[in-house]
Amino acid sequence: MSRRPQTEIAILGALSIGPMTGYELRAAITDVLGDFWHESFGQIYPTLATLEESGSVRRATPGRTSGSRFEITSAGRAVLRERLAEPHTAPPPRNALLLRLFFGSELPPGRAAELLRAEIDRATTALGRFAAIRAEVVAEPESEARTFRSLTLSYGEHHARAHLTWAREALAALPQDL
Amino acid sequence: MSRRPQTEIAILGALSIGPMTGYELRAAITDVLGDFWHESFGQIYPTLATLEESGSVRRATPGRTSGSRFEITSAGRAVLRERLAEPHTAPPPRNALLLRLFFGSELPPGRAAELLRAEIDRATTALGRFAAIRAEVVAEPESEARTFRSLTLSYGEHHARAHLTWAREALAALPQDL
DNA sequence: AACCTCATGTAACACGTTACATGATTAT
DNA sequence: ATAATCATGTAACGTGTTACATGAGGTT
Repeated sequence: MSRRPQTEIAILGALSIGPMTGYELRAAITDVLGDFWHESFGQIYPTLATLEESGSVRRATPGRTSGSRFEITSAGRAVLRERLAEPHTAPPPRNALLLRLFFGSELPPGRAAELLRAEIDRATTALGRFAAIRAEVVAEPESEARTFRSLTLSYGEHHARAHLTWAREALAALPQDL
Repeated sequence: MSRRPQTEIAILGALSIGPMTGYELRAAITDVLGDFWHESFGQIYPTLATLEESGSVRRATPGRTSGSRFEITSAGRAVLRERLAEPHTAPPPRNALLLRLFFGSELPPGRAAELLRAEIDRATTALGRFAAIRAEVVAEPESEARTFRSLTLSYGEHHARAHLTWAREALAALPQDL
């Protein structure tokens, strides 16, 4: 066991597109991977330091300390490929929404319906965002990268639609007095 | 901020069904909530101690130290209702599968397809399990508890179906040489 | 001068897993 | 008796968040 932190994969992956500062890295991860991945500054900066020490990344503009972009080295690319090929283990499930709904009888009246309506909103918003991204992706020239980007987007679309359908059905199935 | 740990909700919720030892608690949570919740012994025992101290649970057979079942007190029921009504915050997303697929161009040939086939298996297995549970739920007499159990089961069914469809589509969309 | 955004970092904490140690009960 | 299972607990560690502190650079 004891796998290295996945943050390294996300950072090396992002830097494989182009050099970035820690700050830009976080923005890029939020923008591009935000629907299925997240990193905080508290993870990014220490991890960048580790990766620099191990030679996986280097400063593209070595002089400055503030605002210097990091670029991935060829050793770093090798590490990225290794780490991506490692088996992933899904963390044990902890779905706070379902936990609340399972014990829904203990919820104040109307609360379950409220939770479901919030989910409908969230899913609807997500579907709108996905539609915009889909339009972008369709316009891109065909490439391997586009294939994989489309594939992850498709994941979001399928799950968001399922979520929306579920929440609507569930809301309809709830008796009035709950 | 600084919400109390969700483990308390899961334990109080489980004990609201009936008294259990820590060991039985873990089995019950795994069996009944296992598709969307998880607790380890390392969480259960310390939390039980905390809950006992705060008067939310008490030992049903006070004499013994080993094998004594815990039961929820009326104070504990009040805590459960409060905690269930609290807003839940979804943890930031960290989907290791999608992270790998997004950077799929860096994966060894065939690895992406392998990942997708594994997902198809997982989703298929899950759907089988859900079908068995569905049969049980349908046979139960109508009750509030059944309504909510059905609702969480339905979540699993919708998402597993979506997952399966997605993985099949994605596999079909992958060029042969990836 | 004040302010915003870019930028970097650390310290404290929360949460959870895993591995280990230990003992009681029950079945063979 | 011995093995399996039931049962309880702790210690070490990993991973991640949040809040805070600090400062550079450019804009109004």
